Amino acid sequence: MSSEALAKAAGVKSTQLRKDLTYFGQFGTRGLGYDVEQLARMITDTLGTNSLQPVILVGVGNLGSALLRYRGFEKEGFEIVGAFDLAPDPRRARQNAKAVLTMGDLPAFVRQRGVRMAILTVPATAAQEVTNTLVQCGIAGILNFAPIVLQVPEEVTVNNVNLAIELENLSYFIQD
Amino acid sequence: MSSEALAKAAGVKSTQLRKDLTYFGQFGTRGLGYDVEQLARMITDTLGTNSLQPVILVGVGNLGSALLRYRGFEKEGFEIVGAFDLAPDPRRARQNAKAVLTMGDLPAFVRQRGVRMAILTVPATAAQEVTNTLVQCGIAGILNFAPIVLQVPEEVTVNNVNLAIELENLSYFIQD
DNA sequence: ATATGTGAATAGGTTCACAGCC
DNA sequence: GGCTGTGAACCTATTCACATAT
Repeated sequence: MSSEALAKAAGVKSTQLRKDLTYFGQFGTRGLGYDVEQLARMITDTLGTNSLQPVILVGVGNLGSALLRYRGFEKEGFEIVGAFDLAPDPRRARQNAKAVLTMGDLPAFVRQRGVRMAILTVPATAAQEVTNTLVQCGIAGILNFAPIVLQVPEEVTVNNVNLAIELENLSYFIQD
Repeated sequence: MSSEALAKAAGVKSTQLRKDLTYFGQFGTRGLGYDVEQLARMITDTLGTNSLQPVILVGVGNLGSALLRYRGFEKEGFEIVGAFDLAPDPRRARQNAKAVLTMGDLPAFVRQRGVRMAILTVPATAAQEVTNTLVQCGIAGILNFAPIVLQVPEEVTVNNVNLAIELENLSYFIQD
């Protein structure tokens, strides 16, 4: 498949796609294009998603329990292996497939299973404190839904998702 | 409050914050800083979030019903005034505060209430078709959770949110 | 003294143009 | 002939340095 076709599917320009790919090596054949299967393999290798990755979710409130029920992570190679909350709501627990453990169980769980990624859906007021705990337990990547800037050591990566900001963004662009 | 303090809270450099603000005007006083209240007012004015904005949600599956239950939009000035699905699940409807209407009700609803923004949480296979409908009804901004590139006319703005990609992103950066 | 606003310098990212290879 | 890979050109965004205002 040509970079042109791939680019169209991804919504970018073909030159962009080619340049981006070459940062990791040469995967195409001139005059022909890219071998899709080989390309997919190299991408999962690069991203580190070739094996199923365990993830924990912290904060089983509205958004958290929503994400627990969301099955979109699995087909991309992520499994939410544990959910934690300060005070697990037994009604919520029944709705969710996974049991919701208390925060006290978190350190042992993370260390035992070698979990490296966490989805953080606690209230903003608790986010930094929980983050500190996560970092201490060896979590290296945090997908943060709390609307604050988390303070973490350099070796920990934070990815922020703020749904309200996404809407505000839209709101600005749709103004006549 | 100084740009320095604001910048720290936002997780950016102070010069960045100042330059960004001046794209919209001059709001600070030299030697003193910014009047927080006035600044907040000008930002909501600029974003168009000073009045409560109606939003619809289309696709009440796992993620969709999750977002319906999520209360984080409201305090930023957005209200999900309607939810739509091809085949509303009566069990889900009972869980949600809002009634879930069928897709057939969508056009009249949107036109009547002058809704301009939509949250799209339908399966990828249905996303483009639903988008076409939304555009026809006059929706000008779409917050798209489906993992595809939506084709829309120039005057319509699409903001993509892909939670799986966010995790993949993390996965890459946490590799030893 | 202190902090903004901003031109100039720098860095970063995207697109062009085309050489190189199938 | 067709399509990749890539230096060069271009464009955009960030940071610096400092004049300017309180």
